[in-house]
Order: sequence, then structure tokens, then C-alpha cells
Amino acid sequence: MNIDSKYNPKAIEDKWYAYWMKNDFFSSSPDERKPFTIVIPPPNVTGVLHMGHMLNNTIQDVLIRRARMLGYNACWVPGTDHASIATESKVVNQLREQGITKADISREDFLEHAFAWKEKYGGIILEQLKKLGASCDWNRTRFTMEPKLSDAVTQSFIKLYNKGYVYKDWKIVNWDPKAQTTLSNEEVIRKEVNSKLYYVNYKLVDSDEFITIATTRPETIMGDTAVCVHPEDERYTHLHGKKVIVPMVNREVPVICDDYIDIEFGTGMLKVTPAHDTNDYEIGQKHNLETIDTFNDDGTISEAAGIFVGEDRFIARKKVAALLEEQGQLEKVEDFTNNVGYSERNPDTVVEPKLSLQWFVKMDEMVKPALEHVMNDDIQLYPSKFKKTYKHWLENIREWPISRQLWWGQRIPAYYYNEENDYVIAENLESALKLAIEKSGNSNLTVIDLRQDEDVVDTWFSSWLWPISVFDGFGEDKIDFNYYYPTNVLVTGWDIIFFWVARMIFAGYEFTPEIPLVDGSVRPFEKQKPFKDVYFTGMVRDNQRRKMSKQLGNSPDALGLIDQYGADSVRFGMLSCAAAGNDLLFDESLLEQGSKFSTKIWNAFRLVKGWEVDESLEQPKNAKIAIEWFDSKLGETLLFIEDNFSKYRLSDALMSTYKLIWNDFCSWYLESVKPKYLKPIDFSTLKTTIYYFEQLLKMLHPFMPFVTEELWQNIEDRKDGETIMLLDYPKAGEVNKILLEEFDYTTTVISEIRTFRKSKNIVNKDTIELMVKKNESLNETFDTVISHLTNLSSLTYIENKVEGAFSFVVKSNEYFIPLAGNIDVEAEVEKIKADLDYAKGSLAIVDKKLSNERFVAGAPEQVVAAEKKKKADAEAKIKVLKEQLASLA
RNA sequence: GGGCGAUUAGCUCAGUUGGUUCAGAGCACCUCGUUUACACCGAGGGGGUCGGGGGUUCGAAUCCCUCAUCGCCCACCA
Repeated sequence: MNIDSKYNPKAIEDKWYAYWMKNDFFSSSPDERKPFTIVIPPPNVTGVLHMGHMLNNTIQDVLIRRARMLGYNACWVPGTDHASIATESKVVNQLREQGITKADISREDFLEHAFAWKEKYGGIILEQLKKLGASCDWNRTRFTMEPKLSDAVTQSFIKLYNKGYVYKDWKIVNWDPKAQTTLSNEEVIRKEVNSKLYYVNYKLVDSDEFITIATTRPETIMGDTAVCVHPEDERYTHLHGKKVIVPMVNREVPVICDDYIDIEFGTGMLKVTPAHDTNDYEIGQKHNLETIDTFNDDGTISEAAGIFVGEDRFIARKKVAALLEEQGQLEKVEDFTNNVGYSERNPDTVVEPKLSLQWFVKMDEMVKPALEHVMNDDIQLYPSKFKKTYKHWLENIREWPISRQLWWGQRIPAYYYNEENDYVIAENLESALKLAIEKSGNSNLTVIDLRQDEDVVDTWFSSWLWPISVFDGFGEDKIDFNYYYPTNVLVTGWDIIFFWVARMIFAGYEFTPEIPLVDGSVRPFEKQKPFKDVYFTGMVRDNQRRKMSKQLGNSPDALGLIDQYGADSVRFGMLSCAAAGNDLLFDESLLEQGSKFSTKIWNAFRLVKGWEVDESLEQPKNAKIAIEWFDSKLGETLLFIEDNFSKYRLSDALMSTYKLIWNDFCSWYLESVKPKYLKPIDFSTLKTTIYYFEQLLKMLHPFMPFVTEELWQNIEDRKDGETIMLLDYPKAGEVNKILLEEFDYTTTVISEIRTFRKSKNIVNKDTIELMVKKNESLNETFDTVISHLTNLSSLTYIENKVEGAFSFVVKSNEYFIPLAGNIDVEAEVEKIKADLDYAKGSLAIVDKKLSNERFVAGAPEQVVAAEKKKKADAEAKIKVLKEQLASLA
């Protein structure tokens, strides 16, 4: 047997992935088994694998592989999201490099470019997931903008419109002047910035008096249509009913009163610009003010402003300030900190509140079941602290602006049929025409008269259907949908709880009640939800707790890591620092730990593989008892791991497996059964050891699929088409707790002997004698293990103390190792005294408790009994130690 | 401004209904060791008054109050 002592993942991982694919092990179709379903959070179609994806998909793969081994029909649906705004801006940038702007080309031409881009770069990320070992059913790969999924979007839009949930209205919306589209509140990132508060003087009409108003946005002055004070602000009572002159543009506007005003802020006066601020708009509505939109869509000053036309808003701000200063109307400028909204997709772009005609979805009804079924744990969030966040958001939800002024996405199915922009909502042109004729009464209408709305819907208005639409829930054939839906678990980052998770829950309760079950019966509540559990992963940060970002350059190259360490090690590293819901501090040293672990198992394999078997040999006692013990240890760990999985504590489950393999199996079990150098092993022990090895590989397989497949394939002869990934996951046998305790006792004895050997520089080659004065019961069967692991020449039981021997006490049993030379009496006395002090200390604590009447009366029986046992143990030990001291004196 | 959460060993974190097993794990660190699967290893070891203070209780890392520090989310104060 000549195997390299290091494990090399490179050569192995691609081989086994190809093998799994060739054998179609990942694919799933409905059958009589119970399904276990996960839909991937679809990454952006043009995205590339980053650390977050690796974490996320490793977790999903662990869950799906384990479910598959537990006998479920495991189905993990992959796919990509068209990511409307993100992809469109990438395409726009690409076109710009070719000297083309969106305005130069038609919608059709643009989409052609966009699809070409998608063909070229789309789905790269899915190939990268394969490197990670993801066992997705690739035959089911979906794309949010493919025809069927787009149909689902249209259908859902129509349903909501017919229900009165979707409507079109003028509102102040968040406007991204760079992408030139509306954004939802969730797409606006608020950041605290240092800005200035400008105090501007407004002259009163027919008076020389000036009033001073504080504003952070002087560039909107040209759109002012009123000045507002608090009705009870006595400073300004004299202004009621007066008019003031807007600086620079010299427009006369009224002074109005509204209790919205905060008297304390600034000068207690507000300039009202209804077109450019949500509150101002509301005040404007209330007081019938004129609305003057002084901005163009790209954030420059519009004709309506009269001055600084065409200037960028931030340049205009400076110029306005300068002009006011020049005109003596700038009282002062103060430093000021406020929150400014930035576009999530264009992080350098300040979002502009803008009055605009947009499509909205009413949320108040949809929220109800979604709130109820999360609060009562029909849908369980892990960790559960997100329930509160979720509740808070749902209770304060507002309408959802869904129209986007983009081309890449599903177009809004509204068709205008006259000059007044009256419209119908329909799934296609044909039915739109029918509806339009019906609605208008004009039978002369033709398709040429119909104009479809130019806007597309928010990306999330398609991805909220994902768990339904990937199984064609809106299609004709409901077999897959009814088999796989609801899915079992959603694994995603907590940052998209509102964008996506909550909205999928809305969609589940909104759209699936109308989809009957296979037998035609009505879908019950518990089958409406999109998933049973939601596992929120944390954000991946660097080891200084900073977010991974391109600017900082602290985001490692994901594929580079896989290349360098192997997918198994990367998976190990990601998982071992990933407690659910906690942000994780990524550290490359964890990947090294993963590599070391692979190598450790690899070497255990080399050991077992290298044993020569002698079938005539009887099984030695040390092996026999070690096997009995390991059986219980394995069972105990399996139960623990099962519990970990049930709570999505994957890093704990991995750590338990790690310790079981490294400490229990390698350090204790293998060392206990290992034959002496160059000696053969008996057949029974070898078989059992291989059996345990396989059990361990199976347990580890969901975490580290490649190395486990490689070793499983090689530990015994396998046929083509066999795989570890479809074997049954190990089941816990009976756990013998007493045996486990006895083994712990044994390891304590062994440690004592090892310490002794070390202190006396007695190498393991040289045998030593051990004598035991048994003062309380112990399992003597384990003596063979002690003897095997510490190389004893003899282990004998004695009645009396051995004079002049090295000694130690475990529980109250006394162990002696006779020495040829002199023992260091002083050192022995010191050691015993230390032990004695410790034992006396614990006795004192126990005594104090037991002498407390209220403790004895109040504590549960088993707690008192345990204390009594501790007392007896301590007393026994003290007695023994005292005797030892006496014998040394 | 509203809400949520955290503070346990050098680091990252467990610690479920207060009580055998409660002060733990992994890594890091220190000492010794290349002997026969593995130096990507083995054996052994040190290290925390559980953020501070108060309270409830026979008993508190755990429950309550309070203070401090830190983080996050939401929000239209110009």
C-alpha cells in the first residue's frame, strides 16, 4: 500500500462531480416517497459567485444531501433571476462603451442586446455552483424571465388588478435619476451624511420685513409654492394670511399654517415644495397648493425652475447658495447631519422624491395571513428573533410601487386605447382588444390603437412567485406543483427578508388557494405557504468584522479558494463559522482546518487500508470492548446531530461530526483496536472498523461530499453506478450510557499514565507495571484497552498499598506504578495535597448545600440525590488521599 | 425618533424549561515528542469573579430592574 500521506482534492472533485452528473443522481421527479424541496434563491443571471453564495448554497446542499440520504425525494431547484435594474444597468454600461445610449435604440433592439448579454454571461454562476458540489436538479433550471415564468407574472398582475389590489396613481415616489426609474422604499438605502443647513431670507410682500427659513435643499427653492408655520407659533402669528416672495424667482406665495411643523426645528418655518418632498406634497394637497416640478428625470434643473436650467442638482445647490449670498438673502450656513437616501443599485446616486404616475399594489389585505402564519409558527423562522422584525415591518407596511421605467423585465399588461389613456389589463394584445372594445363601446378599435404600458414590473414582483412558478403553479399541469409545494426550507440572507421572503409568503397565501390539490379538493392553509422553514444566514464579513466589498478588496475570490483548498475545505470553513443568523467572520484559516480534516480522514483510511488480515486470529478483548463503546458513542453523537439539524444548527452538527471522527474514532477507537506494529488484524475487527468508517463517511458526506465519496469508493470494491450519496444515513442504535461513563473513566486512567510517563521520560516502547487497589467498582474489561494504549507489562489488582511507587487516584480507586529508582516523595506529597484540597473544597460546597434545610426541602429530589452522591464520592476520595499522605509521611 | 439584539477564555461562539453533566467547544497559545496512519500529527498544559451594580430565589451565565458599551433594522423632521 503506497498512498501519499496528503489528500489532494484537485484531481478528485471534478471526477466525482462528473460521475454524479453522468448517473443523474441529482434529478428528482414525483414518486411515492415524501418530497424534500428547496428552491434556490435565484442569483442574478449575470452574477458571479461570491462568498455569500458559497455560504448559502453550501447550507442548501448540506440539507438536501442529508434529506436524500434520509430517504426523501430530494429536489433542489436551481435558477437565475433576471434582476431587472441590475442587469439593465450592466447592459447600458456595455452599450455606452460602444458609444450607444438607450435613447439611440428601440426597445426591441435593446432587448436583443440584453438577451445576447444574458446568453453570454448568464448562468456562469450556476456552473460555479457545480464546483462547490451543489447537488441541484439541473434539469429543472429556471429563469425568471423565461416565457412560463413571465406568464405567471402577467397572470398574477391581472388577478391582483381584478381584485382591486393593483392600481395606478400619482404619488411621490423614490426616483433614481441615474437609472431613471422608480424605486420601492426597500431599494433605497438611507445613509447619514454631513450636509449643510442653509438659512434663507424670504421677503414679505408689501413690507421690508424678511423671514428666515432653514433648508437643506436650496436648489428646490424655485419650486416653492408656500411657506408654512405652526398655527400656534406666537412668533409668527403676524404672518398669517400674508404672502412672501420666493427668492431668485420672485414668485409670491402664501404663508400657511399646519401643525405638521416642528416649532423647535430651524426657525420653525418650512418652505413648501410639493413636487420634491413627501411631506410637502401632503401639505400641498391639503392646502391646494400649486405643484411645480423643477427637476428633469435625470436630476437636472428643468425649464419650470426658470433659472439654472439644465444644471445638475448638486451643482445647482452650490450655485443657488452663491446667488443667494450675492443677493444678501443667505443669512447663514450651518453644518448639519441628516439621512439621505441612495439607490441600492446605484449606490452613489441620491434618490430624489418625485411626483409621478405609477402602478402600486395595496398590501394591507395581503399582509394579514402572512403575518398570522408566521406568528403562529406555521412558517418558522430560524433564528426566531426575525419574527419580531418581520412583524414590525408587516404592521407598518405601505403600498408597493411596482412599475419600473426600464426595459429589461416583464412589461406591465396594461393597454391604452385612447388619447385619455384609458386602459384595460389583459394577458395579451388579442384579449386586450376585446376588453377595450367592450369598455369603450368603440367597435372600430383595432390592435393598432392599443399601446402597451412602457414600464416593466419590479424584479421582486416576479421573484415573489418563484416557489410557485418554478413548479408551474400558474400553468396547466399541476402535478409537480402539488408534489413539491410547499417547499421545506428557504435558505437566504436576512438582508432580503422584506424584499423577498415576506413577499413570497404574501404570494403563497394570495395565489395558491385557487390551485386545487391533485384530487380536486380545496387547498388547505398548510399547503398554501411557500415553505415550512426559513433559515436566515448571516452576512459574510472579514475577520475584522467589515463587510466584504470590492472597494476594500477584502472579498476573497470564491473560485480561487475552491481551487486552492478544494470545495470540501471551503464548505467546511464556511459552515464552521456559520451559526444561524449570526454574521460570520470569514477567515481563511478555517479553510486550512478543513484541509487538515480531509487529510486526517485520508490518513485514517490509509491506516485501515494498510492492515493485513489474519482470519485465524480471534478478536482481542481490547478491540471487542472498544467496538462496544464506539457503538454507543456513535449513537450518542447521531442523536445529538439529529437535534442540531432539527434546529438548523449546522455548524454544531459539523463540529460534532468533526470531533467524533477526529477524537473518538481516530484518537481513541482506532488506537484501541490497532494491532501492534507489523501484526495482522483479525477479520471481525477489520470488518467492523470498515463498517464504522463507512458510517462516519456517510455522516460527513452532506458536509464534505467529495472526500467522502472518494474514500467510500476506495475502502471496498464498488461497482460503477454505486455512490455514497444515495446510501441510507446512519441511524442511532441503543446508547449505553454506563459504558460511555466507564470509557471516560478509562481515558482518565490512560491520561494519568501518559502524564506519568512523560514526567519520568519513559518512552512508550518501554513497558511499565500497573497495580490497582480497587475501592469502588470499575469495569475491568477496559483494562485491556488501558494496557494496549499504555504498553503495560502487567495490570494487577492488589489489596494493599504499594510503598515507594508512583501513584494516582481516579474516583476513589488507587493506581500504583512501581519504580526502579526512587520516587520524589516531596513531589508526590505536593500532588496529593493539591488533590486533597480540591476534594475538600467540593465537599465543603456540597455540605453547605445539604445543610441548608430550604435546599433539601425546595430542590427536586434528583438534584438532592445528586448532591448526596457528590458528597459520598468526595468523602471516599478524601479518605483515600489521606491514607496516601499518611503512608508517605 | 421607534424597534430589535448583543456583551461568556487571546479570537469566534455554545450554554434549551434557573439545579447531576455548568463555567464549555473549536481555533490560537505554552511544554514535550519525529514511535510504527497522519508534524496538515501525537501527548500534556495554562487561561474566564459569564460587561458593571442591584434585586427575586434554598440556588442565577440563565429571570427582573438599572447603568455602560457595541451592533443592526425601520422612519418623511425641513
